[in-house]
Amino acid sequence: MFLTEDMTRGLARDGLTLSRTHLLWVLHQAGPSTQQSLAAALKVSSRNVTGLVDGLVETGFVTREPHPTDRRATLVTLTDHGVSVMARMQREHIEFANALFDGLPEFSVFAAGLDAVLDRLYKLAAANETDEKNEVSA
Amino acid sequence: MFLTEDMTRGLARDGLTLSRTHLLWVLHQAGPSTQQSLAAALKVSSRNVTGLVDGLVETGFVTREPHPTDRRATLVTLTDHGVSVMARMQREHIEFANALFDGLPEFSVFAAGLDAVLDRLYKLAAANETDEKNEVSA
DNA sequence: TATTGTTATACTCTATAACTATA
DNA sequence: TATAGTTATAGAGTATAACAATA
Repeated sequence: MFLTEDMTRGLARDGLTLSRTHLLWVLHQAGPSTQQSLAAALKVSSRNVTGLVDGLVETGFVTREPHPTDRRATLVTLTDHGVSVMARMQREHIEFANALFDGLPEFSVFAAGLDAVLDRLYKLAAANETDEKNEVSA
Repeated sequence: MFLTEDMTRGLARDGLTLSRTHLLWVLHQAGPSTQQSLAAALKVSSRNVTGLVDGLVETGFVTREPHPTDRRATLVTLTDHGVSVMARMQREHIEFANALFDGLPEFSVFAAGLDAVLDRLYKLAAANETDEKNEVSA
């Protein structure tokens, strides 16, 4: 759709999609969660969460653990891999997100504006990643 | 995904989705276009454009017209309805898009930032639409 | 040969509704 | 009865690959 292009390219590096990343993000903030609470947080149907979690289990980002007191529920939990990817993602984006809104260009239209914001966001993200790589290799 | 919720709600009023609106937007800017050029502008596959145009033809926003000189190609063209919806969309958003970036809050993280920007964008859009309705009924 | 758009196929994200197991 | 998560079904958006018509 509109703006996923650069975004998806970045996430694909980790084998992630936008929706799955959003779920991981919520999980990273909230800790182990039931699918119901994820559905509420993401504002999607519980059926949808089933599918997202299926995908994330397959790709090793989360596991389904039994809920300690409610045998109907499962606790979706980040794996070590999931934790480390989310930690890196947070680290990478915490800096440039603020820079994004310095000296913003003027926007005149809806769609163009949206694209421009996200363009900027992901160009900064890319620049940020490049910097980090340089630091590592330095 | 991430941020389509409020957006989709607004567009659904017109029987549109995000992707179809993006195509209409490009068409509104560029005038009648081949599907190839739309695919390039939207950065999606031509197969995808076929599907988007199919949907927009069904719902009366565009027509497929023969290309005057190349019989392989079609010219996707806005209907009167398509023109009027895009004109209104441009009118409604031209004002608030600038307001969006006055006094922006600080963003600390990637996902939260994205959500917050778009939250703000669509709240302003909603407020804008309410204002217009008030003007009409006044 | 190359290009335009289609059909064939497949995957992700999304939804509602019916169902199972549990509370 | 109500809730958590599943299966069943459906539709939109996306992709690649094979193909037909035309350039």
